[in-house]
Amino acid sequence: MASRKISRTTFQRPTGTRDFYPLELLKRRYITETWRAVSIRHGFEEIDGPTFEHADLYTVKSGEGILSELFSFKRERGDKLYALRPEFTPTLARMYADKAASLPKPCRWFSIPSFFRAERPQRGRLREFMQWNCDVMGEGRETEMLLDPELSAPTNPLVAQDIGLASADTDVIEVLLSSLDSMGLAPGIVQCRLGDRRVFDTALRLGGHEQFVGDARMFDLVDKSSKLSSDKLVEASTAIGVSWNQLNTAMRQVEQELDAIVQSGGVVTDGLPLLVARKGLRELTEEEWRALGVDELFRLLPEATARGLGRWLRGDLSIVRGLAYYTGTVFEVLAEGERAIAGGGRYDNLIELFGGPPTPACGFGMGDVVLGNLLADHGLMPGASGDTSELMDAVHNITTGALGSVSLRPDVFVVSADEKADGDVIPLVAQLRRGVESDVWRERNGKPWDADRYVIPPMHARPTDKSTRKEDKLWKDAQRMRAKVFATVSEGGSVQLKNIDTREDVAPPSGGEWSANPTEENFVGQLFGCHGHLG
RNA sequence: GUGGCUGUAGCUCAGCUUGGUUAGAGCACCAGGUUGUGAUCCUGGGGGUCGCGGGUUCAAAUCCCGUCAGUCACCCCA
Repeated sequence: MASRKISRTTFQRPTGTRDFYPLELLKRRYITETWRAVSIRHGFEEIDGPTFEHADLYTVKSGEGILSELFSFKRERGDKLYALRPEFTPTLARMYADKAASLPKPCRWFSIPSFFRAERPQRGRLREFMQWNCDVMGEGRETEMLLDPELSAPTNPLVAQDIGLASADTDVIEVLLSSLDSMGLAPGIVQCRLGDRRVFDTALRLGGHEQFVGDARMFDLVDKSSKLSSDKLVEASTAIGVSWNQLNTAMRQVEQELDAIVQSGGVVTDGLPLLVARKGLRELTEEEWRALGVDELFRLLPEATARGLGRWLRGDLSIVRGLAYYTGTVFEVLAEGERAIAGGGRYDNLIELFGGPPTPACGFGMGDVVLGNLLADHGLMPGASGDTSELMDAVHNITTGALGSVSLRPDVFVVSADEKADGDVIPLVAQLRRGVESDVWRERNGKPWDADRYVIPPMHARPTDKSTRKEDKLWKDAQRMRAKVFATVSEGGSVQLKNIDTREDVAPPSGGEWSANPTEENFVGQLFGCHGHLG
């Protein structure tokens, strides 16, 4: 018998990619299912697009230079150049622009696809990774409110905090921080640094660098500043002709004002006027006042604080983001020793750039690689010690709703009874989305995925985006969302609940009135799971 | 594209400086024994072209050159 040589070819996993065996996939799902559950509870709808696009879609925004960082390819005998998607924003903008006229405004979309970048892999950066994107596009009422001169009047820049309206920026930051909370990333581990390109421009003016306002090189310099040594920083600054000391001092001054807002729990009476007085900018027209760019940040911070997010937030004007397309609010989630975990901001011109109508928009992206590293380093990844049942239970608890509603239909739709209760809607919605953690779990120092974490699990709660007070229109809005329960909150915290399908009142199990106060027995959140027809 | 480190059993690694028996350990796996759980414990066993190619040498896992892969950092960062 002739000897036969078996030629065996071995194939290797491409550089920068990962194989997901059952255990690894489960860990990935712990992250992605948490993202999905949190997105749903905050009223975002999931979308997806093609894995590859025409390469033009990416070069139109960033120039031809980006091609070297794309995996691009052509069909056999074809001319068109395609590219695996390196990010979602162009696809999102394209999809939104295509259907803009028929889409509800605002439009809240999230996606959890994988992306591809032809870079050299290193810690926290691979060639294929997953990224969670959340975006709010085309705020309807919000835009009108901004145009209302009373809201940005110099005499009271904080008036918006009393209105209690949802703003797109706050919605986006809320869903972002809520995901960190879900995974146990407390403010001691991660921080959300908040900046604003227009406020940064203000700092430039205060620092005597007026000529650099809007200069992309400044964004680049400041974006890198935290990574460079002081010598190199001075060198880089001098290269474009600015004094780093002067600029830095101006930024810190503005930041102090921002910190004051956060630390005072959202009530600030004199922060901005003080700043203005100090710099002799008191004589401002309304137009100039708005150009300072502080009104948005000054509204956002108290709003976020009212939703229980203040402990993560910190104003930091050196957050400007490297990308050209941001126009206002910008933010990054940072942790010790890691590259940015998430980043995003407002991009009001981008939809238009992709052929849509002028559309205000705000969003962020969070990758699974850096997040996974961070969770593992802090003992916050289930199954890390090899305990597979822990991992299985964790994923099960998330996907079945034991750790919070994953109902695509809103569990509850919240409106105010009258003007006096307007300010109570958003905090209640935020509280319902956050849930109430149990004392046993807290005392035990339990893990984020433990089944007994919540006495009141987080719910899918939504406010209205409409400005109307007409009850029939609000009911229609609730029905359009396919919400289950209609909640009307009155001044003082009493709440009335109605089943939207039957229009019948829903009474608390132990009688009396529902309450917006999470410490009370009849807290609205109790309805979750205790009524079969609602769960 | 540039630089540092790493590559030895299925996994985690020791051995390399200073070349020299048959290349080792733990875990995992297989068999037998003990045993009132398929746990524990005891005994034995299988398993390695030392990433690949070339060079130096009587002799290379070890020294030299090349190459591939991984990883970290730089560049870049949507």
